Amino acid sequence: MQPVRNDIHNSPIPVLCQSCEARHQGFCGALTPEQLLALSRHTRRVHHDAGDELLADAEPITSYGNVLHGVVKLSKILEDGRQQVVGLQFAPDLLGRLFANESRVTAEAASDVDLCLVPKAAMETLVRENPALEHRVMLQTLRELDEARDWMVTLGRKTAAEKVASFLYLIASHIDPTGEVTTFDLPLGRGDIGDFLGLTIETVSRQMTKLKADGVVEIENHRHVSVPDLARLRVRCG
Amino acid sequence: MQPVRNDIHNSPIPVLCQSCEARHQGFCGALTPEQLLALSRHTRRVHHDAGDELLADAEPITSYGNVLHGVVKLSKILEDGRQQVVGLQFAPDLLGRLFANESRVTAEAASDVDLCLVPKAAMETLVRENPALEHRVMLQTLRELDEARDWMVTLGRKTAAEKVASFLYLIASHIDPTGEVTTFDLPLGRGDIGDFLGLTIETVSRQMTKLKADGVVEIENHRHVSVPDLARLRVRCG
DNA sequence: CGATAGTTTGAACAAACTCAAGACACGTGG
DNA sequence: CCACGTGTCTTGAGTTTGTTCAAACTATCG
Repeated sequence: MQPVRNDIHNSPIPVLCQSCEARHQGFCGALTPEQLLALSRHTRRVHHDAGDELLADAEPITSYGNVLHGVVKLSKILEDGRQQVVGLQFAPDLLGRLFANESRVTAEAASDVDLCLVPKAAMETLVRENPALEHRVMLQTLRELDEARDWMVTLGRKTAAEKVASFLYLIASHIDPTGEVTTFDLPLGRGDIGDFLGLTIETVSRQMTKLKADGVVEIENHRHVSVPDLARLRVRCG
Repeated sequence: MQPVRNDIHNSPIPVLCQSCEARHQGFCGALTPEQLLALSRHTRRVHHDAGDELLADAEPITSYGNVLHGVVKLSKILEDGRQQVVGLQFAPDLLGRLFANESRVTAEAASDVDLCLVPKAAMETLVRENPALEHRVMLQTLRELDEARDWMVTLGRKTAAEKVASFLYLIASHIDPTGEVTTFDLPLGRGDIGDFLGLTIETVSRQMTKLKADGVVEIENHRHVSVPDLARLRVRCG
């Protein structure tokens, strides 16, 4: 029998969690090994393909999801079909609105996504009994609010050129916060980028072409781009 | 000597708080009379005139403020002066970002405003020691996030006419959530409404004129408007 | 190699912006 | 009480930006 690997608390960590990339940064980091073990009996790891709907607007939430891998697109849709992307979630964000009976957004897998699903009731009990956990989620919520407000400036006050530059900058800095990335994959197609920026697909495409012509980005294959000089891109964000 | 009025806990409430309109709905509602008494030794009630700056973007926060009366405008400004209003706060909202060293927005009194100021250190201690309090602030933060995302749809995907209707509807439904208001004061002038909606002052003015011509609103004196039929306004929000 | 979904490009159009002038409300002083 | 000045709002004309509609292109996959 192989010895169970212990962490600093010197207590066993559930096997499934041991190899989990999200365990330290995600909300589970606020849990003791015992709590983690109890929780892990209810969780289940699932995979979704790009395009799968994860949550529907105005529908009850049955499970919360910890994003382990991939990008989740949060959006809202008007009656006549106009769509606005209102947020992107990356690992290790928590998916699903706490303390509400229904989701306030549609959530869709923008890329292939791995989630750690936590049943609604289990999550809510855990949060109620564990202030440190609520604190972690509070920090994520505050960050999301900051991001939403930053994005409101982009939506309300920037030109199409600045919007597209801002989007590329957002993705680039998310992939490598140190600011040294040069090449990466876009998590969204042109249409979704337009829905994020409040632009049409054609305008996004034209601005991408212009950025390429100006040598600010190199476009390998529509989804894959290179930014030789992040500062040059930053300047274009307005 | 007059008997001190007790609440359900049968414990004395600080004199200043007894008459406070924000006490039950605001974050202080999560405190026991003892905690409220301890807190009230550090708080101070202040008045600000319309136009006063309450917090500056990227500046340290020295005090949090509980909005007791009036409307606070939260905005962000680009280097070249373009401004975007990213939120409005009403009583009994908490002003000031928790768990950050600096404000992420500029806060300005949109109308005359009364605040209950809580020193930064006292507030943070209180939050740390009192999960119920953090929970209250969490609920406010989640509501603000929902509002920000709703507003992103307005900014990114609605026409000028729909934007102005949405703004009037927002204010009307905030003043009377039952949906029976017909007449109210706008907390912002045309310029600030434009900065909220991502429009110019001229476009806001033209759309207001059109709404008046269509009989959806009556405009008494620029700041004071009447909405005879809220449903008619609602339809124009897109 | 052809089908398909996603993307790019072009030309005409519409929405909102800019600039400029005029109207209105409100407070101040005659 | 009225004339005046200031700040805010409205209105108009012309321009710009981004959209719409239509067609061509390009990756990718069976």
